[in-house]
Amino acid sequence: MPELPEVETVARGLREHALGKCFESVEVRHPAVIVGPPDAFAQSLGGRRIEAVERKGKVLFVELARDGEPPRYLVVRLGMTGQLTIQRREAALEPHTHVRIALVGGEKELRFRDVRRFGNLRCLAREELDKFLAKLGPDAERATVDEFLAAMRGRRGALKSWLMNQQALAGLGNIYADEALFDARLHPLAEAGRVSHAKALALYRAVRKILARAVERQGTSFRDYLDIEGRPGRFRIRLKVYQRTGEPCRRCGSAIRRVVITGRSSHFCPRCQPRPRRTAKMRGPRGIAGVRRAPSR
DNA sequence: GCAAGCCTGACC
DNA sequence: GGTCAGGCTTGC
Repeated sequence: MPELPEVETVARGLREHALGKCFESVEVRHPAVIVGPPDAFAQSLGGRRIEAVERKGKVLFVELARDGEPPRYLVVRLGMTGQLTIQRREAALEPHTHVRIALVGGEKELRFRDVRRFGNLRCLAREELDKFLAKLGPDAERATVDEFLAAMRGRRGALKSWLMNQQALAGLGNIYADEALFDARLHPLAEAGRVSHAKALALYRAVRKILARAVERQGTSFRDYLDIEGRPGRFRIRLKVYQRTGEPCRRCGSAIRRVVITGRSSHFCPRCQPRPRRTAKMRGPRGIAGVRRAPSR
């Protein structure tokens, strides 16, 4: 499950290994992973040089130049099992390798592999890219306190759902959302727009801290992670709550609990993250966010 | 059957 | 407008 730190790690690897290189030919082996016409995708990438590699939230984008033409952008979303690697062209083709892009003047190629196919690739002009990125909230790693607090203001759902909503704040997935809430000692069901200023601040700091640490560790928190050279990560991130249901809290020893919020499992420590007096659950006739009432009737 | 991220459509 | 259920996909 690549989240911001994993995408950042891939971006850095790509920068290190492919900046300045040119794309030669593009082979789309599974058209479904391309957003838009695959032919146009392949044609607009061929012969372009990698000028820059950037990221916003979990979205990776590569600026591509071709003489006398405006730049175009290869936009990559890894989804949940997506992998972007640079390998020798003759290296054995792993199953679920959907796109191969040969690099000029070498025996290497860029490969996109994705078992679940939740990820995708697209090629956009600058203005299309800007529109695409504008749909995302501020990047979770770069957001200022003010941006963060502003994004939280007035939000009615559970804190957990808010953290995972890419339009509110871009970059967090289930793992780091749970970890940040634990660090800030906030209950996942607390209502986003109603937490105190002090707690919102604590959450901001927790998000920044968790992400910085994970980036430092090269984001190797997820199962399907491979670095740009196709090697599994060398580090493990020590998770405090994620998928530790029933195990003792590393801070207080209480058993970690699991609850489903908006269809996503949330892990938290019932002692360290006490449920606030007013929770999002109390709103509305139907309750909220995955806290389903027993079927009526 | 579950997990994930993200899109669509429904709802208020 | 925001919020949420459902569906997609496939290996465990």
